[in-house]
Amino acid sequence: MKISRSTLRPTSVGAFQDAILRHYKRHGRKMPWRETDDPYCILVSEIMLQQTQVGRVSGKYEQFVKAFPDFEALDNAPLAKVYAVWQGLGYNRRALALKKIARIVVSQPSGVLPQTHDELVRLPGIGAATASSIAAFAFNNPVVFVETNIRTVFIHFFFMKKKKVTDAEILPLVDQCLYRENPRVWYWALMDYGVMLKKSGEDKNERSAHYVKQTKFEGSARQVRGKVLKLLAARGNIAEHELVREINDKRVPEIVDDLLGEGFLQRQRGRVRIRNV
DNA sequence: AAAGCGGGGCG
DNA sequence: CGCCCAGCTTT
Repeated sequence: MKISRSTLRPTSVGAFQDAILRHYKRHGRKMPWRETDDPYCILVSEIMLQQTQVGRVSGKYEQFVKAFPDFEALDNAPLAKVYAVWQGLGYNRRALALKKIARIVVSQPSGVLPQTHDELVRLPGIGAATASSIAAFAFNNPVVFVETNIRTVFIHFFFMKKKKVTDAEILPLVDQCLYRENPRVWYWALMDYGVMLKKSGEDKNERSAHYVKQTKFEGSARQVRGKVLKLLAARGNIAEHELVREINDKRVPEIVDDLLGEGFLQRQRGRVRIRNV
């Protein structure tokens, strides 16, 4: 089914929604965070899913919510323990962000996660896509947003040959097509359809104006950062010169400084460790 | 607008 | 091997 863009007649919207929802009924994926409506669990899943494939998140998610079942538990946990569970997921500042959010939530009188996009997007590590995802999946709000899978679906259906499609062009269509009876299911369905399109090779996101190829990881500073944190998670605390010797990379001192400044690490009598509290 | 940030899994 | 992933933050 193909639909011409710009002028979406109601019949076209209906047909589009039917196609997406029909696919979801037959091929919708099951995920642990789709079985709950606990905002904390949804938050954890959404942070983990940033730039990270579903298949790699499932196990970590289960471990994480078991080890830290709610905001209070996460707030009370040492960062080293949180990072130990996080290890291997990547983008480690997300673990820091979750800790910060836990502190903010338990410090508030309500003690619960805010429900609206505008409040959520002010929290650390939560941008437009994650705020909307939480609003949709935890609170079933009819928010309008784009992420990589949604982008794939709309480019596929509404921008057939066009190149450099911007999100600003996509968003009005997302709004018009939103299945308002059940935003939660609608966005699950859209994402699953996008994954299917990519797997079938029919469409990738190369026609998005926001498409960028990633830089090489091997040999990068990011890789060294990962090694530093991994070593510290395994060994507790290490003298800085020892760290330099073991990792054997010129950039280690500079990277340790960065990690200290970002709040990952702390110094302790000439040694460094993952930060307490 | 562009660059930095992880690391595993897939073809 | 290269490429991608339910993006965010800082410059």
